[in-house]
Amino acid sequence: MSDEAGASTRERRVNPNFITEIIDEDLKQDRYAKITTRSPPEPNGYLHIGHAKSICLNFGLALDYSGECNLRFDDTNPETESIEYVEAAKRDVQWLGFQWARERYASDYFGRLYECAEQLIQHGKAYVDSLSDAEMSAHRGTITEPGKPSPYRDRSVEENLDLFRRMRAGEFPDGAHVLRARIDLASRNMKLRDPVLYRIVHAPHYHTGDAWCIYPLYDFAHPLSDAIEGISHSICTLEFENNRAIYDWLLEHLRGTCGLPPSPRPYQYEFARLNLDYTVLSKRKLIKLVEGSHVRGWDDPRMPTLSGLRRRGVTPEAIRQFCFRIGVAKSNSRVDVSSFEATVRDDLNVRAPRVLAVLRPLRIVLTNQPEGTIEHLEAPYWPHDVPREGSRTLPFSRELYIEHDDFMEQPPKGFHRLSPGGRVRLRHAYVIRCDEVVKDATGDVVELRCSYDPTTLRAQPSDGRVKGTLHWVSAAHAMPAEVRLYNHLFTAPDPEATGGDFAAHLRPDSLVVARGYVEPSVLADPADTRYQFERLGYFWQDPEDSRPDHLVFNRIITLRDSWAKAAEKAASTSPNKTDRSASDGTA
RNA sequence: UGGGGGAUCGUCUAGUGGUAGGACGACGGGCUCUGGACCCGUUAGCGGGGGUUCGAAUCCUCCUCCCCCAGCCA
Repeated sequence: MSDEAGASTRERRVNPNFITEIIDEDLKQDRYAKITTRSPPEPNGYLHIGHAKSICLNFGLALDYSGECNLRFDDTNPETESIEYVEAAKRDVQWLGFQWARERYASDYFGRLYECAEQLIQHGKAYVDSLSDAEMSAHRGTITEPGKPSPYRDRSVEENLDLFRRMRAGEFPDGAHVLRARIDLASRNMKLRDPVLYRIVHAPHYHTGDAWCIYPLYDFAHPLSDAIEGISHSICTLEFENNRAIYDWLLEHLRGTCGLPPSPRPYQYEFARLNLDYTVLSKRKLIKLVEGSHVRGWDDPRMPTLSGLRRRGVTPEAIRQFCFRIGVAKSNSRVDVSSFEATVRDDLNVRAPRVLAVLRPLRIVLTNQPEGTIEHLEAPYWPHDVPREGSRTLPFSRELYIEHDDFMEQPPKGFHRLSPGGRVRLRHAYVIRCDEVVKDATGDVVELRCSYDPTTLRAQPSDGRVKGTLHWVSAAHAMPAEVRLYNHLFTAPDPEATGGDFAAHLRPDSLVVARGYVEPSVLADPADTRYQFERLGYFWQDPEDSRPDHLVFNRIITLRDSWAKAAEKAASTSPNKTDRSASDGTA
């Protein structure tokens, strides 16, 4: 296998895409000695699965090309940012499995950035404007009309310098003046109509304290920080495409000055951010979910945040694999949630031992099992197709619980489970027959009286095969557990599309709490073990709330359920067949 | 209306003048002490019209549709 200067063709972290093509070419042309990227974004919210796409890209590229990725926070807005978000982001990046070369903050460079600003003023490339917010907006023009120059646009270098220094010294209130680049008020690119570089904000910064009362804007800080750090490929999302013109303008005017290397200079590239079905991925909306108490916090397992997914039980490997699968391109896209779920299942299938748990218990009594007898049945943790070893024993006794849904008095065609007079296999145990249905005063089924066939352990009954296999637990031995069943947070695939309040699409039953039972063997396992509860899905103990004397399990993801799907389809198609033909006729 | 981007199976994504491929989904079948997993098969796409070429998703041209831009947010 030839391997040239580019990434190894084996075990890439990042699927080849338009950015890797650029890197391949840059390396081939010797434009950079090594590639250097940076991540993540502004510390004004928790990182989510969309950020994971960017993190996997930036860190993955560094790994694939033997380069480096810096952890850099563009912390230029002290009013919305906080150390809490910084710490959460660091935790999340590490959890995802990445190591940064350097930890950096735009605020590390405030001194240098200020120097750059003065440099621009000296060269007549920036000026202090004293228009109000509204006036400046009015002067900016529209997409079809050019902007008008501010009356302050032609202040002398001396006056600009004086004003700017006094801005820094704290002589003016918020909003009194700003520093703007002098570029082109008639530019077809609105971003180039003399963008604001610095504003006055009398607010302490979590990192620099009270040292500054003027703060650079992202457009100013971002390219210069990249240059200072020697970033080669500065990757961001599509909405910054127009901002690239400022990025280039600043670097072309400042490279080689104020300690910025003359070359090589960084370049910005933009890719499409991730959109995922049945959730929202914007910090503003995620904050609304938290502040509106629609969820229990940033780490609520229904949240698409990395802390939420972590608490839910999704592994970092699954998230990385998902980011690898979806790829990187420039067209706006929306990924099927089924794609994410399939990745999570693939990951868990080979790492989760199988155990038995019952979510909605229905008591069954084995009438031919003497009271007080307990059998210990050997049960492997892994199915035949997962090549791993290990087993535990299951206590088997006269009184058991099975899943309420696994019994029907009048079963539909194709129902392989239990019904009156019917037989079924108990997983890792015996075949039983339902002899009698016990109901309460309201007619609800409360107990089944069954008999078991002692000849059927690891064997089919002599008089024919039994099709269904049910999960079960021993009533006297099972551990009670609170089981939290999560569903999509929203009922609409794109909650933001319909306009109006996205919260109107919140799914009322996105969390359902069940009181069930888990086989006792789980108490001997590490608390962070991820299980498959057979026939139900993948689960693990909630890392915050679960205790040995009060087990709390989170459902990470259901199993695929082709029976439920078929049943749902049968229910929705057959009854309105007549309605449908009738309406066809009248239409 | 100006500028900047983008359009390939239902969804995401390869393809860079030479048989449109993969993943997810859907559908059908096999296997199974999980209606899981796995295996096999099927379905299904180049936004539209012209042109260049032996040959076009790819090059040219006209058009259509979608996204972004008028924060002292990022």
